[in-house]
Amino acid sequence: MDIIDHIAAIPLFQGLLKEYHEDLTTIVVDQIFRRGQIIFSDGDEGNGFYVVISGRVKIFKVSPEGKEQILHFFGPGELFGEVPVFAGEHFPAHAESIEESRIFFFPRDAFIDIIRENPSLSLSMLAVLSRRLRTFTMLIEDISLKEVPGRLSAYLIYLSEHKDGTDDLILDISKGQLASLLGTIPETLSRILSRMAREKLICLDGPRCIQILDRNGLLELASGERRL
Amino acid sequence: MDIIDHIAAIPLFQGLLKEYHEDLTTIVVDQIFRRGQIIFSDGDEGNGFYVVISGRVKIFKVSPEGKEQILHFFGPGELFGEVPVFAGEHFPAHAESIEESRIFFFPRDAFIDIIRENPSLSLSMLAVLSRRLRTFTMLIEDISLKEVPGRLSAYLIYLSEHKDGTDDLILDISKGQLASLLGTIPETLSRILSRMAREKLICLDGPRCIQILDRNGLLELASGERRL
DNA sequence: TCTATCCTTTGATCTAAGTCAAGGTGTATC
DNA sequence: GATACACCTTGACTTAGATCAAAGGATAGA
Repeated sequence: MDIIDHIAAIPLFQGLLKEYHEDLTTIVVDQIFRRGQIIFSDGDEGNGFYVVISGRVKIFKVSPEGKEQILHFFGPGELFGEVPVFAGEHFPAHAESIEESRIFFFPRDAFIDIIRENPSLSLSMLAVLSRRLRTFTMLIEDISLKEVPGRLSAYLIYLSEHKDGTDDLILDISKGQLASLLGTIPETLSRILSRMAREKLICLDGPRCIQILDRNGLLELASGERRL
Repeated sequence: MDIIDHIAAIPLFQGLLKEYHEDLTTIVVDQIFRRGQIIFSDGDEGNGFYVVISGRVKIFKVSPEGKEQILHFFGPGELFGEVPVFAGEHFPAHAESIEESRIFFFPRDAFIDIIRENPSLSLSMLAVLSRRLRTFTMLIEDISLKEVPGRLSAYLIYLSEHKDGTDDLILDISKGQLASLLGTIPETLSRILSRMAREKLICLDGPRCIQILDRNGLLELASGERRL
């Protein structure tokens, strides 16, 4: 598969004329990152943005004591690292490839030129950023206003509705990473999972498998109507 | 002062030709909200965005138990409620006028038409959203990875650098609202303020006045090098 | 000035969740 | 199959911060 095909397959660039896809091939930087490799660090200067072609990337913050808060996971077709492109300054968080990943990098200036000529591209970009704001709003709400069981329930419901489409969930990340996404630590997550299993809300079958037994119960936990 | 002058003074619309300012006057809805009045609620359908002309607005989430997390305060010249314009769906949070405010509302469709013809406007909008993402990233980091004294210190430093420009700070919000912005409650904030005063980091002079005595100490608290 | 209301502070108590430490389980490697 | 290592779980303990309750202050309207 050619570079231009990958570019044409990126949702952000749908609706862009082929000639612009061709322009993009001339500016793109095609990179492979190994598992665990840092793509950029919090505070680095950013002069372009990234798109995941294959693999997976996590965006996160780290406290001085080493606690990690994951902000996003991004997979194929998703972009990241765009904040400094439009707002200037530095990356506001770290990006790490959590598996072997192919990443396209688009340098800022050439991209801005293309956006100037393509209102549809800027509207797509505005949509991407707006969705991200929505996600962040939910994350802040979760961390600040819900307890860990509520956040976990919300995540399980989300998984079953948007990913697996069934009540038998396969976690695509380790429990340690899930803890960090939920703003807690593995020990706490582990305890809450077993409490939820004891209460017959879920059933833990094997390492990364969770079965939802009582979807309503989870919804009540997530909304705060009920406590564990 | 005429509506068009207010529009020309909005930072987002700088760099836009006068004819577009005139177009905007034909679509704008000029509204006054009293102190405490709700502008929109979490979940409402949004078909336009708002700009503060005068007064002040808070954007916030509420938990089922009534605890509030403030996401932003916006003052003159700043826009809010733009997420549904580009991402569709509903407002992700509540907006309330915390003092008598004059607000301009710009309906979605007419605005999108103007953006299509004005790359500079879309770049400005992208910059606004990107800055907002950066703010959210910092808020998530604060709530998730710092303790309350660290968040408070960061806020005081921010105030002294971006608002007052001196070590004698005048809070422009009540302490209760500040607590909610920091993701805590008034009692906790009050205790921490007095502890910081006891440690000679700050001096509390009168209701909304705080004097910074030890800026370095605050910076250490904010970065987590030091604990209260 | 008096009174009602709101905001703030302080104290006593409780609890969710973090820390520390020790095992356990699974998977990959030699 | 045995060794290693990363991941996960469980237990005992600690703690930041929330909750509950009550009392000061400030502010504004009558």
